Amino acid sequence: MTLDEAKQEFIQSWGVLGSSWGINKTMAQIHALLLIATEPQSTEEIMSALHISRGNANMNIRALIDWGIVSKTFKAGERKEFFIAEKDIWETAKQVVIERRKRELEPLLKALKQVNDLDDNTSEEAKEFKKITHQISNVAQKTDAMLTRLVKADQHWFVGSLFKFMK
Amino acid sequence: MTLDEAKQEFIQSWGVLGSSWGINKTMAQIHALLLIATEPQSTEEIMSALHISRGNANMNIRALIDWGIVSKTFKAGERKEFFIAEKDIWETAKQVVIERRKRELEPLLKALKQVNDLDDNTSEEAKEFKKITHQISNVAQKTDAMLTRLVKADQHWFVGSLFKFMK
DNA sequence: ATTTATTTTCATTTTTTACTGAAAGTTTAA
DNA sequence: TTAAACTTTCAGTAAAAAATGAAAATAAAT
Repeated sequence: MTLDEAKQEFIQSWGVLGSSWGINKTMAQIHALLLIATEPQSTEEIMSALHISRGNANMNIRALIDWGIVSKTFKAGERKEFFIAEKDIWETAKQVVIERRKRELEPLLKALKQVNDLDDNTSEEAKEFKKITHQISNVAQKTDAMLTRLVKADQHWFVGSLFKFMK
Repeated sequence: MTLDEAKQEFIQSWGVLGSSWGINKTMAQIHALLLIATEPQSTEEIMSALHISRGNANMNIRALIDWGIVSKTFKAGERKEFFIAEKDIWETAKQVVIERRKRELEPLLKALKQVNDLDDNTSEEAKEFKKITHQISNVAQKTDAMLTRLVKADQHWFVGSLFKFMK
């Protein structure tokens, strides 16, 4: 396998993985491209590498910046923007965890809280309902707490101690 | 808020959450419906509760069964199938972890392995590429190992010890 | 064996999501 | 201050995903 074939393969696989995580394919592919690029890439370069339009490139680059895993840079003498991905995968994973926690766990906890504010507290049905929603709240809160700590933790601590502990 | 409103709200929220995890809205809603149902539900009941067609109901019920978080039952004297969801949320979460690991992590590791089998081992570009893909393999393998243990672990051990440890 | 109840499949339609490209907006430099 | 270089927006279009409904398949009862 040549380097170019390998790069293509990697970009494709990253796109597929992204899709099953609610991240659109192009966004994941741009991320992959920037991960393996040796130089910061311009919008033009991204467009031609992935055969996508300017609008598409722009929107997805912005989204990656919003997620905090890609950033802008400039090159001396050049007027346009160039983009680079955070190359430390642990940092990237952490950032994704932070964002998803904010975007998903928080709204879920809010909805569960609202839903638990019931008039009916006596019927069998209401009891069953509260039992399940409480259980979910419980899991969600504990997951939330775990992620909060995980994200604050040092990467080496995580890979080292946690695994030793879990043996 | 009445019980019916709360149920509706819960089903909707679960649908939204599912969507951002690559699970289609209807599948998540059927799951929600079964989670809070006091009785096993028939296809008919699911169809009318969610205003969906027979085909749609059938396909998504099957998918939930495939994921191992919903199962079939029968009622005495009744000919048709009824469905129930696993009501222990930790069990459900575990099952989802098992399935996603199988469906996503395994293909990713396979793709990464393939991609690392490169002709070029000398160029700067090839080095950069291998560096990133190795890093990703590393994270993926460690995540894989962690999930494997997590899934084998007892729920009480997990919520108890892990959190104490993480303080 | 035939009818009836029930489940599954799948070609078609609908809905949702993603993408394009050109126009509008912005920034920089001469 | 205007023109060139570049970025952003967004209405329209294309592609992908999900849903429908009716027909085919299966299973159970008479």
